[in-house]
Amino acid sequence: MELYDIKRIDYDQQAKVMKALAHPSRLLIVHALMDHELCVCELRELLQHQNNLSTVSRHLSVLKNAGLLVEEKRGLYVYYHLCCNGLREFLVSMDRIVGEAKEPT
Amino acid sequence: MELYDIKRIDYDQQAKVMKALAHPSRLLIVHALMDHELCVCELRELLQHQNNLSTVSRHLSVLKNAGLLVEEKRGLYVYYHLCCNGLREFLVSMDRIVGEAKEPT
DNA sequence: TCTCTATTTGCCTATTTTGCGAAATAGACA
DNA sequence: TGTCTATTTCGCAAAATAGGCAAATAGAGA
Repeated sequence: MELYDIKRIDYDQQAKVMKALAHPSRLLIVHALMDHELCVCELRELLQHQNNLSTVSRHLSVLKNAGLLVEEKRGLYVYYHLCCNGLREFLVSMDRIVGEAKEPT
Repeated sequence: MELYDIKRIDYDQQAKVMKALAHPSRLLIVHALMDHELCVCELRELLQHQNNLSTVSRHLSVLKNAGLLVEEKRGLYVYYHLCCNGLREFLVSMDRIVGEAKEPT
């Protein structure tokens, strides 16, 4: 197994992306977008208790600024979808390890 | 492609793990630990500019509390290593998507 | 043009996170 | 036992983040 070159990685950039994902509502949003694009008001409905519109909008802009989402305005609505293919695979991998991560002793 | 069941996931738990990873120093730490365990003072040396010992120790406890690291005291030193196998694969997947995530327009 | 709807932004407050120095702890070894 | 070393915790101040209301914006459609 080759050594992992920790020097080559831009940890500030990576932290920005992780930070964008480090919130329950934003995690729900990206998971919902794994299947198909959704507009802001549809996403709002999914966020049952945290569904203040300005808050939802702000979460979306955090994800967009991290480069994870792309927006597209059509008619009255703004639709969001995941930015890239690798992201879907990444989310699946995240779901797996969060299950494995054990509580500390 | 089957639908992704967004209801089954514990987003609070997942956010906790993502939050633990959402810091440049902590990302460097977990990447360094992909190869082999390291003790606190070795990790400190890797964190060139953010190498205050109490800060490093705090970062380690954040990662440990998220269930990502395991500590083991041997002799004078405390050694840390990654908690689970899936984590390594997850980190590789993360490295890939962070590269792909595009800057917003 | 005006109006109506969907979405974003500004502003404020409350909470959390960060980083550091100093003090505390834990345990190895004489 | 006492001392020395590695590491963690405490307490604080600065910075970042979150959530909500109200106001602003953008653009569709009459």
